[in-house]
Amino acid sequence: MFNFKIHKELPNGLGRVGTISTPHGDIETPTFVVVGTKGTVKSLTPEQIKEAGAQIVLANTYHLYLEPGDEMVKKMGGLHKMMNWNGPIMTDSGGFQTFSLGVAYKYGISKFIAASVPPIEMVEEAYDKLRQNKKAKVTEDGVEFQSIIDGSKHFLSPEKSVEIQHNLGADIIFAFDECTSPHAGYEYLKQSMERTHRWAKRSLDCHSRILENMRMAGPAIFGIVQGGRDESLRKESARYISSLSFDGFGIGGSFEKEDMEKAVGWVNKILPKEKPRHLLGIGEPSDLFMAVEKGCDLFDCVSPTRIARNGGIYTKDGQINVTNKKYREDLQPLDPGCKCYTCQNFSRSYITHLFRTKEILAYTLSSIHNIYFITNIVSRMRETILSGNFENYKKEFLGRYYKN
RNA sequence: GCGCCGAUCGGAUAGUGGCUAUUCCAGGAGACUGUAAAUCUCCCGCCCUCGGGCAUCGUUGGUUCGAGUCCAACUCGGCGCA
Repeated sequence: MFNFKIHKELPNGLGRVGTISTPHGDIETPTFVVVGTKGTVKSLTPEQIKEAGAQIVLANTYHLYLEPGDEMVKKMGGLHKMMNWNGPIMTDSGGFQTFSLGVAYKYGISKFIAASVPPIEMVEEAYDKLRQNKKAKVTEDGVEFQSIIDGSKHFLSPEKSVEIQHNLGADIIFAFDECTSPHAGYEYLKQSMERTHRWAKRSLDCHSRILENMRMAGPAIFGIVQGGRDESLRKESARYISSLSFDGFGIGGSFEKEDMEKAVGWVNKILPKEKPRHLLGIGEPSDLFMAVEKGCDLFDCVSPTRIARNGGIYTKDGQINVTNKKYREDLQPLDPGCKCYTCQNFSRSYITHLFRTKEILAYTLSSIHNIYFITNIVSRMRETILSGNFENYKKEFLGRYYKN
């Protein structure tokens, strides 16, 4: 049922165009996966998501386990039925919350860091201190979570995560991993990566056991490569995770902003060509060209939708903030020339008014535009890889987008 | 006309003798990468070489080492009585 077919490759040997087949339809790759953490892409109906160009949605194990609960999702007929989204769905394992509710919690640490910031060796004592007042604590067996909703205690292991994901009913699920902080030093990265490898095996074994007891086809499972900013660890992780019989791969963890390209390259040269690769949590326009060129087939990111809800709008001439004063009397669409629903029908002036008056429609219209913008870039990449014009398109787009 | 009450930054507020005048909204800008996110941060009297400097609680005077805070008069507003 799950299948990946490559149609054409970039001359550099890494980038490619393909089709992933899932029980809920085909995914033409490369493609951008829109994020719907709690079983909804915030402010959008499934029809709007589809019309904006998204082929597939990513939901989250941790959030849906807490509310409404995976059993409840199952009772509602699974994610697809619950959300009324008939296309493919993938679920993240909760591995990102290991980081966002762990060391990152309260410090607003993102998965990117400037290359100039040196890694901090995690001395046991320092690390223990960093773990205080956190909502996620990592142990060998799994992760102790304190609910972000009501403070209740929960334990997520690789097995538990996979079971929850089977209950949720996505087409593609992820192995449970630890997303490491960009501040982590070699020693911690190594320990964490090795544990993530053990978790990958446990996730896969659990997944296989569940599949054996099922009559019908189950979801595909992707293993996640970690290793952080370290070349040797990234390569080691790519080799190990490739050695397991996953259906595809995720590339996770944190990166040096300036050098993400290198890290993705190290990994994708090792991952088996014939299986799909998902770059987790990446989605700014420049990142997308890099990811596709370096051989990623899928990538998800909260950026287009979160930024949209805060007034950030992608345009061919770079990102603007539509709530800025200068747009109050601007009668142009968000991005002149854009073919999305929002740009076909509304002005910057109206949308800045919607934001200023905190009208819900502001979030919807902005999200529609940003998703359209991103999915459109990626489908153009697909077209230009097929026609042999990828390099030209990349130069043209990035030249204009980052002109200022 | 008499009496009572009130006047604090664009709006609303806190502040009854002490050092830097509070908070919310509005306004200006920034951040956001597997969603703790319709969130968060900064600025919001004037000047600045970004260290700071100078103002300021209706007005004027007074008491006091020290006043947004106490006193008096005045101005404006609200309420009541004529």
